Amino acid sequence: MSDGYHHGNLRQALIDAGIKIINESGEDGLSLRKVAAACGVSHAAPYAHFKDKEELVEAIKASVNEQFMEELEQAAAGAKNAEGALINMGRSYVTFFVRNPDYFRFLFGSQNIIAHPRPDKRFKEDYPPFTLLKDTYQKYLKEKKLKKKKEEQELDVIRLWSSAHGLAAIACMPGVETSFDWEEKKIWAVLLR
Amino acid sequence: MSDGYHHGNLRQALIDAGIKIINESGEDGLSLRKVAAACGVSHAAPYAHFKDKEELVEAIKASVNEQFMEELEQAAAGAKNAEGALINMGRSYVTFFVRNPDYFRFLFGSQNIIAHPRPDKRFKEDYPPFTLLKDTYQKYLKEKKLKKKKEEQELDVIRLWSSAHGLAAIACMPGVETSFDWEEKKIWAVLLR
DNA sequence: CGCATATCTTGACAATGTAAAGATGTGCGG
DNA sequence: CCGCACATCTTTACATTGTCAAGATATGCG
Repeated sequence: MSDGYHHGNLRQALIDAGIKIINESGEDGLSLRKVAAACGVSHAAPYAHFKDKEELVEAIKASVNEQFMEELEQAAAGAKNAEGALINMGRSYVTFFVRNPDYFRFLFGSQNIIAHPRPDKRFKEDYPPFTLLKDTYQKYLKEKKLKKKKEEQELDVIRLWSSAHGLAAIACMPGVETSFDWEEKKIWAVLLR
Repeated sequence: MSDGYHHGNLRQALIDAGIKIINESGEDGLSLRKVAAACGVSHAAPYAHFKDKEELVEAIKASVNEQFMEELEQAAAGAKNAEGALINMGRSYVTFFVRNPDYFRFLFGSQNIIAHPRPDKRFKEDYPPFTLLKDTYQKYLKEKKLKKKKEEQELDVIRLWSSAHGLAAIACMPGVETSFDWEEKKIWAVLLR
């Protein structure tokens, strides 16, 4: 059932091929026709599974986001307490994108930034990594027996997020890796304060 | 000399038209042919001034970067001391991109991030806003009579930059503006700690 | 078995980037 | 003033790409 006219699981194959192409030549190298060709299928075949090129791109983003989310969860799980989880997550946030800078631009570079769950939902309410951060932060507060106002809590979370995200952004910029290498200790030092 | 076959100053006109288009429809709406049409000129005319579409895009980026840099300089100049300059710059960094989110994606979203001075040069050595930040930070150290190791200084600068940049990135994400509005007080609170 | 449907192919079209060849104006040396 | 080199612009052409429509092919269900 997987040969000849019908592919078997073309949808996933297209997503995988898309990821491969992005890893090799960045998002610019990504075209519907190339993805189709990489799956040995005609140029219009993707339209049986995706309404748009955009819909394919969003599916690829979702896949990359899952991979990203897994690393974050693993980082959080590998800590002894909530504070350690926060630190680990921050480090993972940066190292994940340092390892594949194209992913950073792919996920955060275009218009509709994160379409993982639903594009119509707000980023801060619906983006799983952000939810994980908020939950971990809450555990951290309990752990340290800290009482803070809602507003202050939100600022804290934004602070954590933006420092990790900003650091990842800088680390992903071309021509940065040589003059400042992002080994773990330095990342840790920047994030921690 | 400005009518008929020769345009007068087509190069600048193309850049301006490009900026206008980006403001209206984002970078996706930007095509060489549209830019040319907006200047009332044939679709191949730009090739007399730019080798590539990319070269035009880089010129547009340079122009936007100049605008950005001006605002940062103004923000720094409007402070009484270096510490105030740092705070003002951080606030301006965010508000500039909050005012035009398309610029953020345009400047930092694509592959060759910042080609303002020369793409072959390193970001941290050659990007004017970064230089301004480093200088202001040095003044701040003198002002406060602080002595720090080179390494620690570099970390501080990265910290300042990445927190502002990360905050701008989050603020520019679609669907964020409603649930958390980036009025000056909040930006200030996030950046300052 | 036969049919509705999902899946895929083929062919076409418009938009785009780009190159080549030629037209047109500008300015400079004579 | 003339003519010529050069910059600028147009026209034409072509490859790539996203998208659509029409048709072919397989799959599963009654």
